[in-house]
Amino acid sequence: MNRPVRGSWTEIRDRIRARILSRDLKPGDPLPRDQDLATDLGCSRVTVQRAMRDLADRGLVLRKRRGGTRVSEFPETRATLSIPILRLEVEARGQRHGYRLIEAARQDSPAPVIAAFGLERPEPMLRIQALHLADRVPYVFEDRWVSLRTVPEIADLDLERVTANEWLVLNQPYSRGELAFSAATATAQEAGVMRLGAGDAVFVMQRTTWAQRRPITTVRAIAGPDYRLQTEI
Amino acid sequence: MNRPVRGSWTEIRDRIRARILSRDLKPGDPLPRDQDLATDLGCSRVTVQRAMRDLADRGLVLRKRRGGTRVSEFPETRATLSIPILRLEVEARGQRHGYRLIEAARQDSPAPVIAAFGLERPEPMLRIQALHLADRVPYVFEDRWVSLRTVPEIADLDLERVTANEWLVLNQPYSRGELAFSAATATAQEAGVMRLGAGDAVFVMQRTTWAQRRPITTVRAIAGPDYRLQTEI
DNA sequence: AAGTGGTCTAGACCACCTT
DNA sequence: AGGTGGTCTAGACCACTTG
Repeated sequence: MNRPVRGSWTEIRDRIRARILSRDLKPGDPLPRDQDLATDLGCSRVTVQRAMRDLADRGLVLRKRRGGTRVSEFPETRATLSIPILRLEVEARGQRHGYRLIEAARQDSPAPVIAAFGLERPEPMLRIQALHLADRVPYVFEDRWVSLRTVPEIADLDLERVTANEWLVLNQPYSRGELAFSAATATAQEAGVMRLGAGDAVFVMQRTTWAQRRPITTVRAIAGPDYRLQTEI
Repeated sequence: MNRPVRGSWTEIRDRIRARILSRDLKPGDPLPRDQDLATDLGCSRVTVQRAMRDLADRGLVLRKRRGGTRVSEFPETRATLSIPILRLEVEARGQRHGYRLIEAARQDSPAPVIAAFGLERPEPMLRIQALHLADRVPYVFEDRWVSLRTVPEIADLDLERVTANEWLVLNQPYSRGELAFSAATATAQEAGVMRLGAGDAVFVMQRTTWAQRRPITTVRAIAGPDYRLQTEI
């Protein structure tokens, strides 16, 4: 058990959080100035500041320069999702990761891809369809488009041996990305590849990344109805 | 444009990040000690520490007490999801939020609820089924169980006027919660309430919260195939 | 205009982990 | 055992925002 040391910023944070959770301090209530808290709690102001920043990061309090600190009116839930590389995710569960390239072909970006990237006209891209397996069972099917302008090296890659995702993560850092989750009905191809029934629901993870303004890749990854994206809050 | 001030921790962070993203520093590479970086960059060690903590929080570098700082081998994507109260989410889009209570009834927790909470035996609970609307269109259907042992006050609430979620958020803080997203096929009831076709895919958000060890609420919220949970990365 | 949070510095000590 | 990151203190100045 890590007992917080007296005067440590985690101890200060936990004390203040306890007062909020116990409703000793109610939503909207102002908190004392950092300096006063520091004096009362017998620590330096920087330590209070450190504790407060943590609480503010979690959305529990609202801080404004002149307005002071207040308990959030509507504490919104913030969850941090860690999205590991699929291979590592599968291996972490003690299963064997498999990867099967289904298709890789040059093709100009169609309308949905143009829209996802916010492009003005079609660009030459590499379309990669691949299946990830966990212990030989279909796990995630990905339909990916990679810009050949931004990442020409992808064309020379042996995509049977290296997954596009891992190569991109290590070799083409992105400056900005969008991530969206939704549900959909499996298309005929998706159902076939994933060995699902026609019309089964699939979990959709759509991810698009850019290097500055230039498109890198957009991928629609499909997991079956058993898939759960989980986190603690 | 907020130009980082010379010597500020954000400037230090951005410089180091740039070296990582440009692959001047490659995955696995060690970084200089904080003290050396501070001397080189002309700032104090605390400032380097502040920048490094930010990079470590984002998973870009790995820090170990004796082992120093290294660029992450597999920079995993971390996304922060903000899950606001549904009413605020709808209103933020300029739509009118509606709420319709479908059913509220006392009932001992059935097996799936016992499992979700990790209970040993059934507990008396209040089951609440309700529909959220955005501009009169079904938006999210929630099927909620609230523990009457932990939150007896919920029984006296006028659930036609106050949504269970908002009341709980403000009046029953949780100490721990689990959040999971998945896809499923709409049940007959869900399809009926949400005005979906039978067999349509729905986006499932399952959330369970505890106060210390005591169960508060578990809710299965259903959104239609148009719903997208989005975030920037 | 003034008060509050945000940050920086320098020095010190602590805690943890690797060698 | 020793070196690295983690944190604390005190004082100072800055930047934002509200009255």
